[in-house]
Amino acid sequence: MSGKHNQIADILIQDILTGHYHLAERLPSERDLAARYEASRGSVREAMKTLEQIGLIDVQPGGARVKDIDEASLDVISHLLAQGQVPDVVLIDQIMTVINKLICMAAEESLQLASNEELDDIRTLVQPMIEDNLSQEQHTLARFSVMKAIIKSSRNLPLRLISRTLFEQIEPAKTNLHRYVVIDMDRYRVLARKLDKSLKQRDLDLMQSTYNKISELNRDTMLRAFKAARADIGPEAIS
Amino acid sequence: MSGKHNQIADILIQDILTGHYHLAERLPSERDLAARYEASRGSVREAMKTLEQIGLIDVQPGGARVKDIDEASLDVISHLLAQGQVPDVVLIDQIMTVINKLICMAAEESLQLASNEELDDIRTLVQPMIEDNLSQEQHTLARFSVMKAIIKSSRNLPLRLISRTLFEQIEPAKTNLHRYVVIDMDRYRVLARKLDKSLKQRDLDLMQSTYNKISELNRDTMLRAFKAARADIGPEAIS
DNA sequence: CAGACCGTATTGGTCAGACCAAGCTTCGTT
DNA sequence: AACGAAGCTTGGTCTGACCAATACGGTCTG
Repeated sequence: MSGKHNQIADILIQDILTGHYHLAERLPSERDLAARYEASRGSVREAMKTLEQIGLIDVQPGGARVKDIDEASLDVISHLLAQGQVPDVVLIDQIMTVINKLICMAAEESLQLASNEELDDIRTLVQPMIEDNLSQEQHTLARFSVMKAIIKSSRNLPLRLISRTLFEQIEPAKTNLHRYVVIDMDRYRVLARKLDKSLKQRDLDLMQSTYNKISELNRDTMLRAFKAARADIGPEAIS
Repeated sequence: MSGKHNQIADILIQDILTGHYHLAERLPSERDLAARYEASRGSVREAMKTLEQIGLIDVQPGGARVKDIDEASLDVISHLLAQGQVPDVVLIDQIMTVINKLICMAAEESLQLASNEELDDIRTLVQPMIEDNLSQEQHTLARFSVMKAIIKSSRNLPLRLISRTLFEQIEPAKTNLHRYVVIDMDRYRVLARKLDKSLKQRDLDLMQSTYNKISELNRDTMLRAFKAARADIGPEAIS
């Protein structure tokens, strides 16, 4: 991310997340930070505004104080994942778990309300995973396209916003791990067929059970990628 | 919300949400806005930063442009609900639907992993709804306390963050509607007993089915409150 | 010695005016 | 009509200043 206030914000975010400043501690004054990072107070103020809206700090006349991470916005997650050389497996797993449930919610709604055209659009996205011989990259892209399409077909605005935000949070970590991922296309193919069938017949039970299985498979794939990454880079523990 | 930049931000947010500026349209320049609202450019810049992080606008050298609401952050919701005299029923309903699913997720995890103390803490919060004769206000407070406690007992950080944010979004609308709410304590009492039992016996199925029923009841209560509010204030259609 | 009180230094909030580089407009050229 | 260059507008950053709210240290009091 370019721009001076973005750089400053990134530094401060990482400092807070790594515990450099601890809970309820006062950050240095805007003037001090400006001097330290050779920036104007205005730029520092913009950075502070960013931290404030991510929910990491609370800024009042008198000083800015570090908040509990449980009071933060969803946007912290990408920064949490950006720590260390390898992203946090547990956190990514949690995100995928939530996304899976949200997909099931969206599916429940879409299979009842969506038009045939909408469902056909999703089926079109599923097809490549059944018929084509995709590269790993293409396959990953295809899987995410399907998930996003299902979410997007929902009329539930909060659901769409949450899901989109979550996808954005994993994006950087995903590309980081990409080279370690090994995909079992055949197992995915079987599930893709079921998914297609459930879309065609508007079979909710089949769709949800299929997506739970896909979710399991995704999880396996990810865990193996993490193991590979750890083995490659070195066994660092990320608390 | 006090503070000049907050006021400016609120005005601009409402202007965008009500369609005063439409998609991809350029907002007036920071200098123009500063003149219009009798503020310095710095204050306007801070307001713009807010809008940018809510995801309503995209600001680049050349101008700030309105983005699609589907690209916004979860925080738009409170502003969406703040439009008009009566909040949007559909939207609140969608939020409650999502929260319900998230609670079921959290429950699934907690009943397996949480300590007896944690579960007992939640049961303590449920008790008043069974035994005590609560006022409407107290009852509402109690219901939300239980929901928040279940969520908080989850080890899933994204889930906690999402839920907390959602609760924050409804908060203002909740207090607005408060005077129109009529609560059927007896029906809640029955469900509260089942909830307590499910917590005591770590019975996931019972807990989830109970919470689905509670969710239904919440929904009924809310819909009636809306009807009352509409009848009271007048039949305005909010698109 | 502990705790309440008060004044001063510090901090964020706002303002004004200035410069630069990246977009946007407009107009002239081909 | 299509294209390109000049000029203008816009956001990004900087400097330096003033105000009001807060924090902090010292003082006074019990």
